[in-house]
Amino acid sequence: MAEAIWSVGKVAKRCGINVSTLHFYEQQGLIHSWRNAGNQRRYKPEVLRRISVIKAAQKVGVSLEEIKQAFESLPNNRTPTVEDWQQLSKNWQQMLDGRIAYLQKLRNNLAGCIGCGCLSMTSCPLYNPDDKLAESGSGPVLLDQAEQKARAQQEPNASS
Amino acid sequence: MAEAIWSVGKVAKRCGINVSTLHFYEQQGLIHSWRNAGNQRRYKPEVLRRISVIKAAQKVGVSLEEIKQAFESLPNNRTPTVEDWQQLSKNWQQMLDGRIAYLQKLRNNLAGCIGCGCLSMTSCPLYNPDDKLAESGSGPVLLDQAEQKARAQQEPNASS
DNA sequence: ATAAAACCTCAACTTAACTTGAGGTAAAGT
DNA sequence: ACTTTACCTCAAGTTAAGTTGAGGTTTTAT
Repeated sequence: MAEAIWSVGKVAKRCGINVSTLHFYEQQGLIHSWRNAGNQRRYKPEVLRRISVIKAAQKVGVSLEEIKQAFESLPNNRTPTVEDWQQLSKNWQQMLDGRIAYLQKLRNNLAGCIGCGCLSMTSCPLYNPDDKLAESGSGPVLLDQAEQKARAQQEPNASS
Repeated sequence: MAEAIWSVGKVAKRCGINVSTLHFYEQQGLIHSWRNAGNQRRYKPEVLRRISVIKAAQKVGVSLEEIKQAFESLPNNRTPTVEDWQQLSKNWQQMLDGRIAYLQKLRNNLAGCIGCGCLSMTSCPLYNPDDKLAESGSGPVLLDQAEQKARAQQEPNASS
């Protein structure tokens, strides 16, 4: 009943993307198809769901690589079940919650921070995002001890 | 009192970015410097604020181009005042509010949508993101009338 | 007075995510 | 039947945001 077969063109139009993008996604292993007698791509309706997820994810800054990894939790051999998608959904929600929290922190910091006149480089969370906002590694780094000492007397200076 | 002069190396280290990135940002008109007698870049402390803003913005997916435009509200000839930054802050907060709202909508849609078993392509907001989530133009497009009619009887099909 | 560390410019390379184009086949419309 | 539209492959081009490297100058440290 809910069975249907889609061609590239239809999928592309339905999803608002280019045919070439579908080729690309397939090449990247994000979607799958089989071929008809004339070597043209054919898709299960499932592909629409995948593409919807890809597009939604991209809008919030998730890379194709990450999306691909998320999709790897989906079964390859069979059409994903409701439970499969639910699991993926759960993981995504956690990620989204994290991003929402980050945005909210940033928003509030902007209020008190960009907008304020403070130039307190040691305490301002905008100047020291690692402490307050980000949880990702490899952020800003304080100057080394010698320089910190120099700065202690008077803000930093290129010459001694 | 709060006066200091920074070299590229110091700024880079303080901000956790490469010297080459500072060159790049300057080339893109995002930051400014003057040169000392030996042709080396020198910065006002203001640059730290700018870089902090750039990095924070990038984390939430704002492009350098957009950041540059935001910075254009800052004065070129004088060091930005508290009010200048406050204005920028206000604009950013609106943008952030928008993104937060979008993420929340997406989050909630995921709950009811990816995770549900529905394949209702006409009503599901994930399949039709334009209606429900996005406010940006040029999204997905429904198939044209002939095709809609065909789909009405039984889901779409590549062959008649 | 040197040696090492920091800087300079400019061109070319990198990665992600696509897009464009050439040259040719398949399917659909009339 | 035939013409238009949709597809196919494969290679090369594009944009954003940097990074890397070569070849040379300044500063800083000893």
